[in-house]
Amino acid sequence: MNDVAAIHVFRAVADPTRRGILDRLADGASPVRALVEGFAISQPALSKHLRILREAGLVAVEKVGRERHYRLQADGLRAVADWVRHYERFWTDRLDRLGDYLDGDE
Amino acid sequence: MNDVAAIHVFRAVADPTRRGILDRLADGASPVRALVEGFAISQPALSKHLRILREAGLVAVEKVGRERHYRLQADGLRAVADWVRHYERFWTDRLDRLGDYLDGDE
DNA sequence: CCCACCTATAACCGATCGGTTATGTGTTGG
DNA sequence: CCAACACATAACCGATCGGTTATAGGTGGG
Repeated sequence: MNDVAAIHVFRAVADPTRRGILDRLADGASPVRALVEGFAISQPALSKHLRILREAGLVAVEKVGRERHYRLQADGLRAVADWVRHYERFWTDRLDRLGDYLDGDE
Repeated sequence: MNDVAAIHVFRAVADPTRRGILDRLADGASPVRALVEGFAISQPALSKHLRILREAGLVAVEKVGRERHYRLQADGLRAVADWVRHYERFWTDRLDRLGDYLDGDE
């Protein structure tokens, strides 16, 4: 749907804090208040990261009372998965050639 | 071996020009002179991108006469592939649920 | 030998990044 | 009703990014 988001996905996951946020959300949705505990940054800084992740289509928000519950939208990472898959042959090929001499793979 | 490089890999692939360079090198090694043709940037700009890709361990250089031949070192992308694989279950699970309880492990 | 070629680096520039503090906006409990 | 809470946004700051032009350094051909 939002194809423009895919353009921003690579930039979104380039930051280690944002990857940490995604990792945290992989365990389940969370309000901002709980999220900010896990990172040594201020709440506004976290909110800016969340905005970037939102605009990249990697997270979704749901208003619950006065909280905003963020949850992972991992299918936005398909753009990354599809991209990197093109290069997978470069190390699986090498593994195959190695397999000519050694019978086991990794 | 170079584990520090993995830290920089995500940032290296965040730039569309650098992903273009990797894509170009997937077709085979190339001197800088030939590479610069494919991009609407100056030669020094390209050299700076190549330095970043080098430091991320994604390309390797070989001196051939007065040229420097760059080739892809795609196994550096394993860090990205491994990272994104953790999230793959989020969309494969959803696909599985359409069928039955086919349980995929890691 | 030396000049032209190939590439890297230096120096600089505007834009963007990731952080801060201050403030605005909406919501809920007492 | 209103004060405190939860979060987003604004305004600002130094650092880094991605680009440029200028130049240095190494190599090979005439």
